[in-house]
Amino acid sequence: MSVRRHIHTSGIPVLCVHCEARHRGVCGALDPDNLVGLAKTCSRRQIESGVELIGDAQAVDSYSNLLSGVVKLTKSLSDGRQQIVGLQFAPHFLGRPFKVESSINAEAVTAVTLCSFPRAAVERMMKGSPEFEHRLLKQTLNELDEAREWLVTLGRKTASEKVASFLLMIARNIDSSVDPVARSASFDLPLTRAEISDFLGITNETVSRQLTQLRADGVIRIENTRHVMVDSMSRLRSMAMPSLSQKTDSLDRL
Amino acid sequence: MSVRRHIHTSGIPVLCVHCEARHRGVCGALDPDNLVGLAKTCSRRQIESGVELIGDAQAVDSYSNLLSGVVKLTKSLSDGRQQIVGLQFAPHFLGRPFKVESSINAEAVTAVTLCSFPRAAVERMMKGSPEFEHRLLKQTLNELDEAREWLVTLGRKTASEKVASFLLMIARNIDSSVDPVARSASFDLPLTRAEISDFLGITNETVSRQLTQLRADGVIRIENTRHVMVDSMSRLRSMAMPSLSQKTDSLDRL
DNA sequence: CCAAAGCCCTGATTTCGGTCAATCAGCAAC
DNA sequence: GTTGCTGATTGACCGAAATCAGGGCTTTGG
Repeated sequence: MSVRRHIHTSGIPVLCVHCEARHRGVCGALDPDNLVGLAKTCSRRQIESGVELIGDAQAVDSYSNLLSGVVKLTKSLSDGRQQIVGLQFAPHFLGRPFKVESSINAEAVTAVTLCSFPRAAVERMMKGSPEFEHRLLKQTLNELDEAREWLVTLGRKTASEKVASFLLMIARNIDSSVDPVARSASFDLPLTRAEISDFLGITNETVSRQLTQLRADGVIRIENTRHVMVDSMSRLRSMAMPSLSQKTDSLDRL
Repeated sequence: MSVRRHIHTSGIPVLCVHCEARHRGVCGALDPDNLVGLAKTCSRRQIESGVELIGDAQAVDSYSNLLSGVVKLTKSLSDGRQQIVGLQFAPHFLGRPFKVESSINAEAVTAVTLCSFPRAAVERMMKGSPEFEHRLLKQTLNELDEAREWLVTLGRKTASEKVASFLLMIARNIDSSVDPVARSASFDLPLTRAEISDFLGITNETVSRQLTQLRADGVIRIENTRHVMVDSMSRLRSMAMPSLSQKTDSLDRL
């Protein structure tokens, strides 16, 4: 149908022409033919904050590109304790290849736009296009690096260092001024205090206290509990206690 | 030379014939031709406990298959705090593709056998053999799953749960009786108390206390500080507080 | 309007695990 | 033998963060 016929830009489906996933995501690996094939099976969806993406019927059997918004991945213990094991920002490829059942839950923490594909279509694409799998490998290696960075944070940092590290990570990912060595930054927190605490392995009370402390120290200002303005990125960085190695790391992430 | 000529087993280099990496590791992805090509460039090395693998000159520019022994990956903060972010058992492919500088250190924690390749040879192999990259993707996804499992442990478990979880993980990986639902197990700890504490984000004193507690409870016995006999795997499992999801997970790991 | 529910902040108290310190066993060097 | 070193264990004490509790603000819905 229309997806296939509207070919003006050297054979790229209209849906994909301005899509971030084609520029910075996995779809960049695909040539126009593959893109057309995949685009035929895709469906764009708007999802509101708080909706489960994996584990409910709709998405368990599909892969998606995250086109906008933020998704959290969580794991839970049987007694209710919860840990956020990943935060994903656009454009990110969602879904766990080669595994039927995942012990991980995914939930939209902001309004989210997805471009979803049937499981089978993506797996065919992976078989057919080495470059596609190559991108996936790169993304997975980056996720692994990030997870290991958080292992250090969870295992060896104090509460205040954890909160500072968290703010830096958010700033890196959703501040409008993308400069990694900026002097100041400003962004909306995608997570509630309780979610931040589940990310950092502390309680929401402790998160609250540490944010208050940072405000008292003049490092940040907060408006409407969600909007954070970092007045001194350098002080925030020093509070996050970055290792020397971490410093080099943050520069070539992304 | 000899590697190329000694072809008796349908073209497989002698070095590789009985190699675990060909059976359960990434080399299984290679056909005889590729295997011969790679084997020409490889060098087997014995490395003793305590030796740095990455960061010193010898290995920074190479990839390796871990054929025997255990390797720890660590990250450090500038003030000396350290966190183990990965433990790798044979047969595992070591090395971080697509990145010149890694902020991670690797060190042999037991005697180790490596089969090392020049960086360029492996990267050529990755380009040429999609199946090779596929295996690498699978391994990386498994590592990511494990890292996320440890995020839960570090962020949300108590000291005793951490130690119990650690023992279970070690048992899974190096117990002779590979049965995942065994009633008992027995193995040598590859890590010192201090290293275990760096793995779990606690102090070595706490590790020691938790181990004595487990001994007092009759869950384990310890000989020579390194050899652990788990008398009741079920009690150990319940002390690790596995989530329901974790249980399904441990079964299809590997 | 008021009520109820979330989310956030703050204070008081408790506790788990960290810190500091002593002791001991094993082992290598002299 | 002694000395010294490293790793493990145990105890006494302390402190950072958890727990418990109260109260404020906003939103939703009667």
